[in-house]
Amino acid sequence: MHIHIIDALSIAFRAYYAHMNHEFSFQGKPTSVIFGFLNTLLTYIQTCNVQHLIIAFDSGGKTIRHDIYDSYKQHRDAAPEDFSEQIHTLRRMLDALGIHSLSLARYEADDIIATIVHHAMKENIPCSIFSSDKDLTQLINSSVKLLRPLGKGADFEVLGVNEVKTKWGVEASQMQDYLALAGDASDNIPGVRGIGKVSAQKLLHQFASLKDIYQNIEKIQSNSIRNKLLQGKDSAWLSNKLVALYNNLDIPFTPLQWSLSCLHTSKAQDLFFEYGITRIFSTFETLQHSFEKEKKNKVSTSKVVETNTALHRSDAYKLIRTQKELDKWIQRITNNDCFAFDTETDSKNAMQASLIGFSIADGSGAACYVPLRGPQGAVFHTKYIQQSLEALFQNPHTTIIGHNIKYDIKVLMRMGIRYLPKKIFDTMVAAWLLDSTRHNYSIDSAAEQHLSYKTIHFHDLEKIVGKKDFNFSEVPLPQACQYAAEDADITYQLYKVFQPLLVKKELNDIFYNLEMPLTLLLSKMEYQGMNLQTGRIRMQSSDLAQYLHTMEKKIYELCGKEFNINSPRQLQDILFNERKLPVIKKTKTGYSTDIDTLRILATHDPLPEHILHYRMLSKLRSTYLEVLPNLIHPITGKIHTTFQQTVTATGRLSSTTPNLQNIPIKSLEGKKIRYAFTPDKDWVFIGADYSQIELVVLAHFSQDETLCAAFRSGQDIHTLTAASIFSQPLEAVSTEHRRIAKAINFGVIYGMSAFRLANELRITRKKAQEFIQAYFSRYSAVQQFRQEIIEEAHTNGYVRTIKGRVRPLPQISSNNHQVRSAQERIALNTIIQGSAADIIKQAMLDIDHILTQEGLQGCLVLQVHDELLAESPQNEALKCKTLLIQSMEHAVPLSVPLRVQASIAKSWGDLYE
DNA sequence: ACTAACTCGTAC
DNA sequence: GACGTACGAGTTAGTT
Repeated sequence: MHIHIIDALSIAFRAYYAHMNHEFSFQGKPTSVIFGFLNTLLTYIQTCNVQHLIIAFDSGGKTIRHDIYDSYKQHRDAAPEDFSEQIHTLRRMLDALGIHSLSLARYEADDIIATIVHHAMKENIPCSIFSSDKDLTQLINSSVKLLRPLGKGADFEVLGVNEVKTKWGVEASQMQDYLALAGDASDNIPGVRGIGKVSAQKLLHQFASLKDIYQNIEKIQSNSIRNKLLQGKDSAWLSNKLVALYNNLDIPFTPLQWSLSCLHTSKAQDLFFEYGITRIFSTFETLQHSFEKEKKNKVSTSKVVETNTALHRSDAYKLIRTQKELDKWIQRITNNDCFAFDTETDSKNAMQASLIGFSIADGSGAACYVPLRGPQGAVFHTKYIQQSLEALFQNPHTTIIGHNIKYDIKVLMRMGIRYLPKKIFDTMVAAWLLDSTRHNYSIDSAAEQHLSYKTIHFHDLEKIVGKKDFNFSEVPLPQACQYAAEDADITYQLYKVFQPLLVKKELNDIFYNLEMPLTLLLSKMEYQGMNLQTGRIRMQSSDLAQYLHTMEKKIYELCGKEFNINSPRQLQDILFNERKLPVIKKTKTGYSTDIDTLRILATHDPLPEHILHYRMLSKLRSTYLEVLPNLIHPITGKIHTTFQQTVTATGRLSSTTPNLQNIPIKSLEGKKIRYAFTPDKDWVFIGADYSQIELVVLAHFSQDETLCAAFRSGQDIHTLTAASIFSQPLEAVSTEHRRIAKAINFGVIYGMSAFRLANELRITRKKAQEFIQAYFSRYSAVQQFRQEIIEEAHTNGYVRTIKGRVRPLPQISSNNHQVRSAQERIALNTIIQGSAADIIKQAMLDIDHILTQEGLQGCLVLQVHDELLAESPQNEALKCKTLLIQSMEHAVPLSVPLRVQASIAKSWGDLYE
């Protein structure tokens, strides 16, 4: 690796002055700096074959050097306004491109550069600095070069150790003292009065440093120079201080992230076009493509190298082969207050996986792998492993660190391990909590992001085993140890990084008191599962298959030919070419045939109605009826969903295999599926759901009098909204008005636009705008709250929910109106949706806690955002129901009453009767 | 044969 | 030009 660091303002100023007398603007906005900088940047990247790039910016405003010397750089005029403006835009462009840049308040770009160089040298990574600033020469050494732009063209001058010596006659390491003596007019460094280049050079030839000079000042022969030095002593030391660079700034050193292979031009396109910078943009595009090609070509060769480098660490990872060795490790671990733990299994599905080995890391840098079986068969007796695992988890005060530890816990539960982790630290959840807007929280990507470390990927083991679908027990033990122990080791290291980060970002409370206990609870809920009456499902599916078949025939008959009804493309042809129906809206690739479109077309033609009906039933069959029976666990006979705790950006849970959070309820046919979900024999379901939790949260935050009063009255919220926006008494509200009010209430939660509301209600946009205005004039505090949130989002760059959960809004300051308003809507919605998620999560913990405390057998089985489903023996059901209501209503204190409705039934579907 | 993008529809 | 958050099925076009 070779890191290239660019001193942004040094390059930008050159561009500014170069084009000062030229007209350089687009639609009235000056662009000379942006254009010039990017142009230089591109040439630089291409001629120097730059792979890893970081751009350093001055923070602007007073710096730490002004504290030392108040006339520091005083002679320089303040940066002209059009310059600063362009720098701002430039930085946004770089961000959008995925080119990393850094700045730090009260420090200059030079200090950032010095810090990066400092880190890089520790890791033996060579650097090049691109800047015209002379101060930076002091950083030059055998692995650090300074590249200075020359003249008008794209030429650079490369300054290494030798070049500095010939040019200034001193060692690069002496440049700081050289400038302290000779001064630097361009930076207003005073130096020593009367000492210039020549004397400075002579002095530093004779003496090693400034300190050396003053300690041995009597050795200076020339009286005049000695006097000048004595007279200017203070000035010399001041200059020395001013020229000195700070190399210990608190900035991230993550060179892997600075790779240009992560360029993403698509995000930047709008911004570039906004400033008319099209030619440079297309050059970036070609650059991106070439990087992508290179990446692909590299994969096969580089992976081998990475694997090998990782294998060099083998001394730290211990393969455990005997009981004696394992006992020793357990002994040593049980005295720790925490350790990292990871399982190796034969399946991604925790409910089917069987344990093949496990690894432990205790933080000393050492880690071990305990194989239950390997290519040569069993290594340990299962009975002994069982005991060992129980010994590991016996102490309830030990924190078990894991990456996606819910998986490991479920495997342990299925093994019948009697002691399970009680205190946990899940590094995957921590990574998500710290930045919920990413999409990949795998241990591999976390290691790269937070530790700049490339792990052995599971995929890499294919080469070692020699086939694609292998069982982990087929991996030779030494390599299995490398892979497995590394995961535990990395997990521990991530813990070390995340622990202080959680404190710093004020996420400690939500992490330790909400998310971590929840991880344990979710393990239990998933393990518990739900019964599914497959007979009913299969019956419904086959009935539906038959019905769908007759519908198909009917549709073919109507169209005069057969086609694939499931293909939107083919349907488009029928509707818009053959039947000449009007196009309602377009998609990326053609004309839309979605539900709204078909409903409109149904007024012109009989076909769309049939398609609508067909689609609904076909959806039910393919997505639910044909899938659910296959997900029954062969041993438990139940459906075990997996809750994803680290997916949503708002803090909600999600659910997969199957997704039990989108089982139909609206249509009669769909609802039938819910009847097939049943509790165990002699047990019942208790369902409890919040009424309008999101609007309650909005009332709580906005303190809108009308809205709060509505919830205190306990009346139907949509009817009340209708009454206030249409200025009617409650009794006079028509169903039509209530429908409109309901749409507006939803709209508020999502940050509605008139356009969308008009679409939703099939009214003109003008009419929709009137409704919105009517709403906000009645609920003025809601509007004010929305405004406050947007301001908060702009100043912080993120928003927080009621429990302090963070949602970053990296694009909130975008100049692109669409991007910015999207972020503003997200800001509002996240506070509402995310706070609701916080509340129900807290309720779940409270419920689980009390159930255990009271010795009740009931347990939670499902969460659907604002609804909880519990299972209980019949005779405890009423107690359980009260418990659910109480805990849910009082999970988090709000200034507005939060109501819960609950019922008991023999199936999920029956709860809504 | 496998993948990724797209469209569509289900839930809250 | 899309009011928020998800998951997943099926089709189609592109790559191996």
